[in-house]
Amino acid sequence: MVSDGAPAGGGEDGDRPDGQAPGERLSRMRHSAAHVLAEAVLELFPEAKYAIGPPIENGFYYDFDLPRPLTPDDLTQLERRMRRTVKANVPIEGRQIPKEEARALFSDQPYKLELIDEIEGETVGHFRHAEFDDLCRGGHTERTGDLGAFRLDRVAGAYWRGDERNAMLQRIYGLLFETPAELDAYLEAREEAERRDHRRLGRELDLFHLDPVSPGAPFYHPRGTVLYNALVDYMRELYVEYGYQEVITPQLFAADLWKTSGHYDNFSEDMFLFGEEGSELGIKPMNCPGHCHYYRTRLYSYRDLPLRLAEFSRLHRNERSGVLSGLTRARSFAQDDAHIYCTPEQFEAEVVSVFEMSERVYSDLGLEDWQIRLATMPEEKFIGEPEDWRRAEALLAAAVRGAGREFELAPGEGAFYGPKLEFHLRDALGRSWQLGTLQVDLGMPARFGLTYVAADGAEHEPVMLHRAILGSLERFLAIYIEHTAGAFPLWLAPVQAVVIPIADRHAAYADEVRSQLAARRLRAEVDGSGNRMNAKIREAQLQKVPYMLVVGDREAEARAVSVRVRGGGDRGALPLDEVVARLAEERDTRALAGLGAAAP
RNA sequence: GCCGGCGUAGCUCAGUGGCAGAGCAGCUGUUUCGUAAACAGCAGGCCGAGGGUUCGAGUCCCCCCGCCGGCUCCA
Repeated sequence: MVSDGAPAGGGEDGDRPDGQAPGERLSRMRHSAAHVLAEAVLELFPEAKYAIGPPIENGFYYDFDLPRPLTPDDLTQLERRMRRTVKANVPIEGRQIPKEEARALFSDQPYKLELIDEIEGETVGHFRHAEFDDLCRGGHTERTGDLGAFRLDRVAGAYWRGDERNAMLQRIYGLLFETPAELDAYLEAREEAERRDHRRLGRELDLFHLDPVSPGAPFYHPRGTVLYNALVDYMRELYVEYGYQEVITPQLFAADLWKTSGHYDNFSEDMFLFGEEGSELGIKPMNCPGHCHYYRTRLYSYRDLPLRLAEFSRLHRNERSGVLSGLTRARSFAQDDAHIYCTPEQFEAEVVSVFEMSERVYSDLGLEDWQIRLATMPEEKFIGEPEDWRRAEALLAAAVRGAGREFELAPGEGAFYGPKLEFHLRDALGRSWQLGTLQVDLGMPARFGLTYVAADGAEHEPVMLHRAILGSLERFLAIYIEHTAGAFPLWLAPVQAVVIPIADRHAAYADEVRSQLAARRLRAEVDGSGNRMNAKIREAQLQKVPYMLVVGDREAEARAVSVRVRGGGDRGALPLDEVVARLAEERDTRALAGLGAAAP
């Protein structure tokens, strides 16, 4: 239902059922619904311990410690009880009470007591409706009747306070919108997302599959490999333009290298390490240490910088089993990775150049809606000095502003080696994803002893940047497949045209059409099945092939093809030469839509 | 890793203790067709792996693996 027929990135009405920060009123409704849910749970399980229940995007949740796992039937019954409370429409009353009173009120509620102890000041918020009491800072509707349209959605495990050393609680998620129409729209959008799920389309379009023989590592099928390589080739073209040099460095390094880089101490949980002490090896989870090691193979003048090293090697990270998820979270992946070594004077220009290149890439791919986040020093695992972090963070912030853009702050979310900018893109379904990143490295140049000789004749340490624009190719493909619903622009489509002979006697001409296309490096196939034309067209449509070229008696006679555009219908017969030229042109300009048609 | 759910043909799914099924896809034959599914026939299974209960297990129990949704983490 979410059409990608509109020009990419445009035509949004800004009124999405998801993705937007909930308004104040909506937030109150969601928060109150959480209280009403907790009341229902306590009715059903008087011995339940309740923890916290905030409003969230699309709804609300509440965490409970319960005597048994919840079932779908429980949710139905809880929802029924909630609706009873809505119907009763009782007031929700809030006030401040002394901590002592609160401790008495929640004397058998350990999670609430823990929260009371941590709240500053002498009083805490207390909210009550009917017989239900909660510890709460407020933000509620006046009465329980004003909860809009809601539905209990699912149960999931969640650690108390998000810390895995704590008890695992049961979290009940609910959906809530102001009107039933908005709730329905959200549910419909979710169904559309399921239809577009990259794992499903990966199978349907024969792009890739994930296999238990290597969890988290994709098998790219021939068509998926074409897509993957088309993206890499595209980035390579830009590398020529933007002055990057591609390298290929080893997959496997001695533990010494990981100790030098800091990965051994800060990232080893996520690494595949093996071998005896003294001859221990690690498969690379990132390219940076290899690039730093390469840097040391010669001496650099300031005139040699910036040095921009790119690499598409496959990387491996030993992700915890529970977090793998299709291509968005894989153990084996590749990035459009590069490291830039420059002088402090060149820093800002390099950041701006990365911005320009990113804008170009996202725009070529039809992804126009993106934001920047600045992720700062983590609280625990980091290397270097805090003042260096602050300085680097300020430089990044200044560079963003210098490029005329805004950013959102993400405190404590930096990499262990430095602060980073993250590029977040919104897809056709309104969901936000992190793709690219630009990171300052505060540790590695010193750890590897990297230097260059400056104009003053002395050795200085270069500034090191990490950057990726697509991020991981795997994650990018997942997002892009879902964004386009598999209807890729011609330049990326694994099969760019299917030639459809109407009857067997047209096979020879069909093959000639295919050869003509192939001669211009256009990826075309002939549908030589015994199916009727209608079935061949249906098959090509389902495979999201951009062009269907129908050939029968008339076309063979006139050296023409009848063009059908994916999403655009029958365009009538055109001379073969002209069609070949127009398709090649559409590919070379990386057009997002073809032959004047709306995008698929 | 933790909590919950799920694993039956290539795909989507029926099958709640008694002979493993359907649709689509595949193969063969007939049809040679003008813009989203021609017709007929055939074949297709370690019911995720291992162990147990039972006269008998796809079905019940245990354990492992994988997947899905969360938590946590992250490209």
